[in-house]
Amino acid sequence: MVSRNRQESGKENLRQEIMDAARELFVAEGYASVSMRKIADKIGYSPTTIYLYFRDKSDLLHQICEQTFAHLAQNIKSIQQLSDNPLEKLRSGLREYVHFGLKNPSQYEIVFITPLPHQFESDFSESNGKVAFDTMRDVVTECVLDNLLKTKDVELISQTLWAGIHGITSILIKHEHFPFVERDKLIDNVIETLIAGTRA
Amino acid sequence: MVSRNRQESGKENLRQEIMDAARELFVAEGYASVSMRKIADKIGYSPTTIYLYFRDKSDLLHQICEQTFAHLAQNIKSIQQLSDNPLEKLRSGLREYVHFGLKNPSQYEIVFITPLPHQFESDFSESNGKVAFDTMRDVVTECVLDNLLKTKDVELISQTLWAGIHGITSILIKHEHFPFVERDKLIDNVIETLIAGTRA
Amino acid sequence: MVSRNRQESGKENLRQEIMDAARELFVAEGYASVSMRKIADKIGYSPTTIYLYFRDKSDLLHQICEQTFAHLAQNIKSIQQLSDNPLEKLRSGLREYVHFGLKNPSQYEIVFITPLPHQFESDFSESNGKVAFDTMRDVVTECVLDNLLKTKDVELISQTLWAGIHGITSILIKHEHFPFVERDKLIDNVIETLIAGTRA
Amino acid sequence: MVSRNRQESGKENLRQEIMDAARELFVAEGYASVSMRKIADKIGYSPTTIYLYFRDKSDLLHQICEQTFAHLAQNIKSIQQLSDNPLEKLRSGLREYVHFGLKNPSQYEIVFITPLPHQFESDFSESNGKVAFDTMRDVVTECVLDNLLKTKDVELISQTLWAGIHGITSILIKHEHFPFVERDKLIDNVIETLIAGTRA
DNA sequence: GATGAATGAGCTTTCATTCAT
DNA sequence: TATGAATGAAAGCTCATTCAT
Repeated sequence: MVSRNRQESGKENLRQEIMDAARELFVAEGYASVSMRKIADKIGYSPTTIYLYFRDKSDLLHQICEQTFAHLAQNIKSIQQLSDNPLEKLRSGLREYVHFGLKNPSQYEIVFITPLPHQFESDFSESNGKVAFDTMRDVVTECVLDNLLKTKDVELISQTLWAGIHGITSILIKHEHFPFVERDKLIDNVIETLIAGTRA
Repeated sequence: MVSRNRQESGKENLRQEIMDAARELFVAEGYASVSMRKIADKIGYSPTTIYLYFRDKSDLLHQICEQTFAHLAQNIKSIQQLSDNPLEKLRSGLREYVHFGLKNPSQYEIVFITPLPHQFESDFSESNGKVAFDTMRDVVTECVLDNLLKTKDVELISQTLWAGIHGITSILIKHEHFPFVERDKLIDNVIETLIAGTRA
Repeated sequence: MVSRNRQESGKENLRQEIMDAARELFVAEGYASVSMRKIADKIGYSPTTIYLYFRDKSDLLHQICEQTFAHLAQNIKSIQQLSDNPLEKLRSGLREYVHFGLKNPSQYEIVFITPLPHQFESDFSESNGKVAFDTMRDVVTECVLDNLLKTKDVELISQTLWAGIHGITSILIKHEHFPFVERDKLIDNVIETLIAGTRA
Repeated sequence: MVSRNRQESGKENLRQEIMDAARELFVAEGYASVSMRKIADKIGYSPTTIYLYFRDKSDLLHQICEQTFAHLAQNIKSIQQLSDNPLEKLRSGLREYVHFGLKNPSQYEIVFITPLPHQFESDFSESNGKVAFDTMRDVVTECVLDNLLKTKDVELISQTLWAGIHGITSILIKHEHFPFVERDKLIDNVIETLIAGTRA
C-alpha cells in the first residue's frame, strides 16, 4: 500500500512531494473526500508529517493553487513576449492557456474545475489567479487601443475569451472519452472562432 | 426541535420532498458537506426514513441528477420549437443550456464538472446529457444545410459551441466571487461571439 | 475489557449510566485525561452513543455537576427543616454537608475538588451550587438575627464555615491513607470548633 | 518566531529555566493542557531539549513539586521562628500555609488536591508535605503544654486546624470565580475562627 | 548541548448506515 | 410507513516522544 520513495526522490523536497500527491488526489476524488491520511499514505509518510509543512488541510490546498497560478501566469507572459503584434500576442496567449491546462491537467483542475468549499471561493481575486487573468486582459487592451476589436469593453471581451478557452480546456480534460474531433483542430477552431467573433 | 410540516405541506410524495430538500442542500453546501441528517432535519423526518426511498446517499444524488437532466433535454427542445429560424433556434438553445446550468448549478456540477466516484464515470455518454448535446447538433445541422455557417463540419462546430457555453456556464458557477461584468451581458456576449465567429 | 451490563442494569437509564461512569473516571484521572472512548468502554457502548445523550464532553461534565449540586442542596434543606433552633439548623446543615460528601465522594470530588478547565470555572455562581450555598447562608442569617454570633457579617461567616467543612470533607476523601484520628470525632471537632469560634 | 532570550537572560541554568516556564504554564492552564511544545516555545528552545533534562513530562512535574515543597516546610519554619509566643507561632504558621498555597496554586493543587496517576499516590506521606504538617503539630504541642487550648488532644487539634486551612486554601484556588469577600479578610477570619474555637 | 525531522497513539467529533420495533 | 437506538469507520488534528546528527 505504501510506496516509499524517500531515498529515490532525493527526499529533499518533501514539501513539493506532498503538494503533488495532494493535488492528484484532490483532482481524482474531490477535496472533501481526500483525507490527510490518504495523502500521507500515498507518499509513504505519516499524517503528522504533513503538518510539519502545512498549517492544515486548507492551507495545503491554498498553497497548491497559488503555485499553479503563478506557473500559469508566468508561462503566458513568456509566450506573449515572443511577438509584437497585439493580435498575435492575444492568440498565442490563449493557446498557451489551453496548452498549459492540457500539459498540467491536475493543476488546472484543482484551480479551475474542482468545486471547492466556500471558504476558498473568495481567494481567487487576491491570488496569482488574478495575475494570470490580468496578463490576458493587458493584451486585450492593446488590441482595443489599436482598434482591432468590435467593442471597446475590455473587461467584457476578456471574460468572454476566458470563458471560451476555459470551456475547451476543461471539457478536453474532463470528458476524455467523449468522441471529440481531432484535438488540435478543435482547439484551433475554438480560438479562431473566439477571435473572429471578437473582431469586426 | 424541527417543526414538522407534513400536515401543513399536505405533500403526499415524500420521495419528491426528500429529493427537493437534498437538491437544495447539495447546491448550497456541496454534495460532500451535506449529511443525511441535515436532509432529514430539513423535511422533519428521521434520517432512517430516507433509506426507505433511496438505497444510499449516492443513489439519492443519482436520482436527482437523472430527474433534472430529463429537464435539460426537454427544456432545450421546447425552447427551440418556439422558432422556425435555424439560427434563432441555435441561439435560444445555447442560451437555455447556460440558463439551465445556472438554475441547477449542483446538478450541472455533478454531471459536467465534478470528478465523481467511479460508479458514475460512464454516465455521461448514456445519459440525458448526451441527448441534450444531440439536440444542439441537430440544429447546427439545420444551419449548415441552410448555408449559414462558414464551415460545414457539423461535429467541429457543435463541439466548439459546446466548449463555449460550457465555459461560461462553469466559470459562472465555480468562480462565484470573481468580479464578473453583469451576468446576462456576459452570457449574451459569449453566445453572440460564438455565433458571429461561426458564421461568415 | 468491556463489561456489558445492559440487560442487567435494565438498560433504561443509559443516560444516568454514562454520567456515573464519566463521573468516576473524571474523579479518578482528571477531566482532561478521560477520553470519550474510555467512558464508552467502561459502560460497554460505542463512543458515538454518548453523543446521543450529551452534546459534547463539556456538556457531559456540566450535567454531572448540576445533578450533584441539586442533590446536595436538597439534602441540606431536608435536614434543616427538622429543627426550629437556628443554631441547631446550622449545625445539622454543616454536618449534612460533610456526610453528603463522604457518602458521595465521586460526586463531591467532581464539583468541589477536581480542577476543571477554565471554561467551567465561572459556571458555579449560576448553578445549583449557588443554591446549596444560599441554603447555608440563610441559616446563618437567622442566627445573626437572633444575635447568636460574634459578628453580623453574614457573608463572611458563611464563607468561613464553608471553608471549614469543605476542608474536612476533602481531606477525608482525598487523603485516605493519612493517619487520621477517629473520623466522626474529627468531624465533630471541626464543626464544633467552627461554631464555637463563630459565636461570642 | 520565538525571540530567544538565551544570551539576554544570561541564564546558565537551562534546567531551572525549564522548570520556571513549566511551573507558570501549569499554573495558568493546568498540567494536562500544557504541551511540551508550549513549554519549549516559552523559553525559545526546541521540545527535544527538555528531554535532555527531564525523563518525561511527569518527571518535570515531579521535580517542580519537590522543589517547591521544600520551600513550604522551610517557609513555615522560618516564619515561626520570628516569635516566641506559641500562639503567635501557631497563627503565623497557619497563615503562611495559606499564603504559600495561594502563591503556588499549581503545586498546591498537585499535592493536596488533584487526583494523580498512581505513580504519585504515596508521595504525600513521604514528602516534604508531611514535614510541613509535623512542623505545625509541634507548635500545637507547645500550645498544649502552655495550657492555651481547651483540649489536650494534639493530634485532634492539629488535624482540625489542617482541615480548616486546607479548606480555605483549596476553595480560594479552585473556585476563583466565586464571589468571595475580600480575600485577606476571609483568610484572617478563617484562621481567627479556628484559633478562637480551639481555645477556651 | 541542542535540534529538525518524523511518528504512533490518541484525541473529539461526525458520518452513513443498520436493526429491532 | 416510520423511527429511536446504536455503531464501525473515519475524519482533522495534537501530543509526547524518539532518533540521527
